[in-house]
Amino acid sequence: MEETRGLILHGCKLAEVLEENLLNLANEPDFFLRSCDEIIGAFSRVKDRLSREVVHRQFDIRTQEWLRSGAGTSTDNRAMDLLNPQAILGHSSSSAYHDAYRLELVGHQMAGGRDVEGGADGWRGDMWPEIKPMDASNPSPWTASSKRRRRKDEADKIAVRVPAPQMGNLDLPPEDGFTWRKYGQKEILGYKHPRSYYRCTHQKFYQCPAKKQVQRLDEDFYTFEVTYRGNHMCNITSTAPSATIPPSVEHGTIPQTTGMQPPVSQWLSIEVKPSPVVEATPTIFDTLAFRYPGTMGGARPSSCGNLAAGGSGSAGPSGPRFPDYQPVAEFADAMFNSGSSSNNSMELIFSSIDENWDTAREKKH
DNA sequence: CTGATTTGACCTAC
DNA sequence: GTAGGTCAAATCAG
Repeated sequence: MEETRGLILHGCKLAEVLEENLLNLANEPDFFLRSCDEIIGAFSRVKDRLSREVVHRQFDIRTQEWLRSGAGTSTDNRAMDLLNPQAILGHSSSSAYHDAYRLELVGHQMAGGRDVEGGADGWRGDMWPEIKPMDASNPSPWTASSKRRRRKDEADKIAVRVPAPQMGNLDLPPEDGFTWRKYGQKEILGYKHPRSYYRCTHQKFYQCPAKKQVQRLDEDFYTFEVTYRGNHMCNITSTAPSATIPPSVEHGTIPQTTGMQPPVSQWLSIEVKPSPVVEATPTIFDTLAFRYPGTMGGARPSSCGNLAAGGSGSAGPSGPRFPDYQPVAEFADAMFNSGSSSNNSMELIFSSIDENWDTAREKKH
């Protein structure tokens, strides 16, 4: 928070300087342009930080409330799985998105009979995901107003509303920290806008079953309804992967870092155990920190999906598999400085890990 | 050249 | 039979 205050003061000072030199406006337009950029930049960063804090606090409160409510029974495993990480959306780096980590889980029928209720028509931007008992009279909230068809596998769906970009490519689906490949688009009866179908880019390589559908709302052109199906079995996100709540977030404060912070999606992707006690599940980063003390610099990003977070002996390519000689610092550096939305960097990271892993295995044999 | 997107055809649940 | 979901060939973009 001190840093945020500092940024605000810095922005104010820049504005003062600008004001003092206002008479020279005609003579030095470049100077004013640069000053305006700096001021905008400073306040944008302030806005980002404050947005993050609001989200972190709300998220923390909601999570704790949810756990306290006794929802943490075994039948709710999937509820929490579903909160992780797809429901907790990231966003593009555009500050328009920072306005709104506004989510709503609008309908999911849990195996245990619980539902994430939707107010398909009553969504407000300040709402936070709520988990409520399923209402049998309204089995599929997002289709509540019509007699739309309902498939068997709708039980595995979870829908989230996210703000659509308001400039640039308006058709671009909201970024959520994962990489998706579009495999279809279809006009849907009763909707003005077509529905786009995406699957995880790594579906083939990791047999990742995650899919999502993106539908622009009829009543609000600038809102997408994103429906997720299936959990990620891969370990790759477009940002850093995600899994656990950083300790500072767990205690209701913002993770304080110096310089640029990672995208919020990194921190908000959580894994909460269904038991009343919230226990941290070891991630690959915990493993690394244990094996290479000091190398992770205390940063604790999370891993993608719940499978990856289960660092204890998870099979397949997503488990912890860092050979002893792994240049962890390099890896971490690549991970945290890889930009917010390029999937290429992550591909590079993981392909490099794969290569090293293979090399290490060959050496052992 | 490779990987992503588009789009008509096909499959499947209802 | 209808509509939602997926496939896959053609096309596009980097």
